[in-house]
Amino acid sequence: MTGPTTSADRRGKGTVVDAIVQALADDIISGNLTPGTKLDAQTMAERFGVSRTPIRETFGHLAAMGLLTHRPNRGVIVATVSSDDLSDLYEAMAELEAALARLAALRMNSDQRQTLLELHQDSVHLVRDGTADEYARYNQRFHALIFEGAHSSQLQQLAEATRHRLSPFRRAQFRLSNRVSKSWEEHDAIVRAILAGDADGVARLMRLHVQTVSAMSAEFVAEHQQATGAKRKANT
Amino acid sequence: MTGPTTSADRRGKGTVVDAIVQALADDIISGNLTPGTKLDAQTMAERFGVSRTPIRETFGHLAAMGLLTHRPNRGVIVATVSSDDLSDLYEAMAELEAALARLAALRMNSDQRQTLLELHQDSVHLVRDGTADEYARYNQRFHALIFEGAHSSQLQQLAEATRHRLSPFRRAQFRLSNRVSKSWEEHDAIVRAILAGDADGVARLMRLHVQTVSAMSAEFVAEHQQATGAKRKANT
DNA sequence: GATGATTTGTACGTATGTATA
DNA sequence: ATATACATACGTACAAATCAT
Repeated sequence: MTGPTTSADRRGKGTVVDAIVQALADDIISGNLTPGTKLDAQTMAERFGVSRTPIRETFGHLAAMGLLTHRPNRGVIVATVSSDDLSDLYEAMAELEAALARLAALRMNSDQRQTLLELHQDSVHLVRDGTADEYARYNQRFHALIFEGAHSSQLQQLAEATRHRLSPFRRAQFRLSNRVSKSWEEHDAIVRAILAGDADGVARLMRLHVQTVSAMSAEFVAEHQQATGAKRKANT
Repeated sequence: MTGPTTSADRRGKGTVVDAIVQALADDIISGNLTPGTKLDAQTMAERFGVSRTPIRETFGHLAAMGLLTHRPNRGVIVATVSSDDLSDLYEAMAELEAALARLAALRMNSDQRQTLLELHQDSVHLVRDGTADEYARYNQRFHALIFEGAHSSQLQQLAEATRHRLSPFRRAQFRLSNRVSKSWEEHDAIVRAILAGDADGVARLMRLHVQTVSAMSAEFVAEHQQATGAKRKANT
């Protein structure tokens, strides 16, 4: 009996592939899977109790997200992000966010300005009393509001994709010394510029803000280099 | 025997999926497949002499590239680019090119500046004597040189991907009235600003340049709507 | 290097869900 | 509202490429 009935309980929910994409993305982003590790479909299939077909599809999605690198006929490996790649990605992020902030200064409606201001002001207590996670959540919303305020969905999509790729590296920066209070001050200047409609000013401020994050990330990665293992030149 | 002989000639190259992705992307970009056309895996499988599995994967890649739209349980269709989407894409293009031009003004080395200047000056005769195709080729190289001069590979990749998506719409704009001479003048100002190292100035000029192209494209598309659009009823 | 083992890539079948007649 | 047709999602089978010996 080739019973394709598949023992997998069909949990009336979303697809198996999506669930595995999430799980593997988490593993990679959390650093649980170090860059360069080879993933083979067979093992993953067993680990998740499915066949190789959905695993292959999963690999495709993750490769499209830049988390895996696909080598024809040779399987996939966890993508290696060199420190050059990293600063390059941050530079793209800085320019994208600067462009979005500029547009936001020109286009945000009054509701959006109000919401941004409230979010930012309400967060002031996090600087002293909040956890790194709480601040990270506020930070996420802050940038998301600006993205939306730009009313430029293509640019927004590019920025979100880039932000997503960087998330593993941005993760822990708020644990650094007094990064939180500096970050909040930078946000403060950005909010003021947006409310004042100062398009060029806010672009400059946002670019600097992201560059600062980039430097913090690089510092953090350098400190934790032995853990990530990407210290060697690797390929390219 | 169900003849798994796989008639497909294995052209010692990469994977079948990659080849089909290329082929279909070309068909879509060249306008050979009109937006809204439904593609079903079965037919494509027959057309390319493969089974549905690689076709499925191909659809996934093309959807990720924005060339196909995936409607849950209703198959995929060639992505329809509404005129809103179009101006959105152009806006993203404008911001990306502006950012790259800004960086190019700051970072181009003297060889690159020299090459850009020569290309641009040598092209002056195309304004009066060249064909639209010749000018388009020069135009392509002009922008490519600026991309390279920015030394920012991630941003460059994003810009190239966006440029690629827009290519079907940018295609014929140089046939419009005196678009060529206006375009050349805009390029001229851009070259001067880059050579002068005027980062903010060139960003502004480039943004305006792409916005102009956007307006031309919209005009052209509006004029030719009957040709690209409803000529074939297709299946909807 | 050749050869067998491992693993990727592709073919194809079928159960289940979703839309449409 | 029911039936039919179709798309999706996943399984298994086998061919071809890579790798380890």
